[in-house]
Amino acid sequence: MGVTKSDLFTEKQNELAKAAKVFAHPARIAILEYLIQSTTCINGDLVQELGLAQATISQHLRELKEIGLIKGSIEGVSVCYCIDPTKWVEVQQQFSSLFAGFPKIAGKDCC
Amino acid sequence: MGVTKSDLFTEKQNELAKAAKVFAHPARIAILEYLIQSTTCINGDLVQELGLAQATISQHLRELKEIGLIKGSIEGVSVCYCIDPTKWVEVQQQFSSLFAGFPKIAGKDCC
DNA sequence: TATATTTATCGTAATATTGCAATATAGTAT
DNA sequence: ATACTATATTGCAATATTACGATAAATATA
Repeated sequence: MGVTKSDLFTEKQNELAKAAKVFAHPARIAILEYLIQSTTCINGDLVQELGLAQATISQHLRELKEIGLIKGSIEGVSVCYCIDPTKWVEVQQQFSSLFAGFPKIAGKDCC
Repeated sequence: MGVTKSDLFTEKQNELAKAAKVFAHPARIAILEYLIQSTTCINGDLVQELGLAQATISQHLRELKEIGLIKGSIEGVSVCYCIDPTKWVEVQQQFSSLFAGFPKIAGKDCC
């Protein structure tokens, strides 16, 4: 069938899964890391940085933009992309709330 | 083509993407949350908890097991699953290291 | 031994993702 | 207007993921 049964899960579960999906490709990780390390907002010379075709980069940027992790503004002929701090923190907290749920008590190994 | 060009990216980027992929499905989030909240290790009455078929649950469990986030030990006729604390913390740090990379300086909005 | 019970695996269908060439769109400059 | 540059979109092929029925494997119980 190939279609996720979203109605079986909570809103939070579906949202976290959707956020995780954006991180589930090394190109998008690389794009985010590039945006982090470059102080100025950066456009599609990601094509140079990563070895992917322009169309492919554009597609990854759209996925990042669709979930709201990055935003872009037209800067002359090119587009300036950057991380959206608000969404960034929001997603960060979604993840850390999941991770924090497991209390790593020493020797609590059950199997 | 549909195949990820892993060789274009760093080992760390590929690893984080692979970890994220495991979180990129609400059923696996739900399984992890169930394992977190249940103090005792739990087997496949996840079939009851989630509304998915037994074969589907088993498949999700395998993906979680393959990356090392959970481990299972045979307990009579059933299998006892639980979170692997070591891997859990490892993945947690992989994520938080990415998130921490972006310094949310007030008003640093560039676009 | 025969019979449940529990979990894993196989096979398959439906859908999603990845990647790119080709093309479209939009701004800039000549 | 024409040419150039940067980015987005479309269409398509290759591959991956999701889900489940059917079946296998392993253990317990009568």
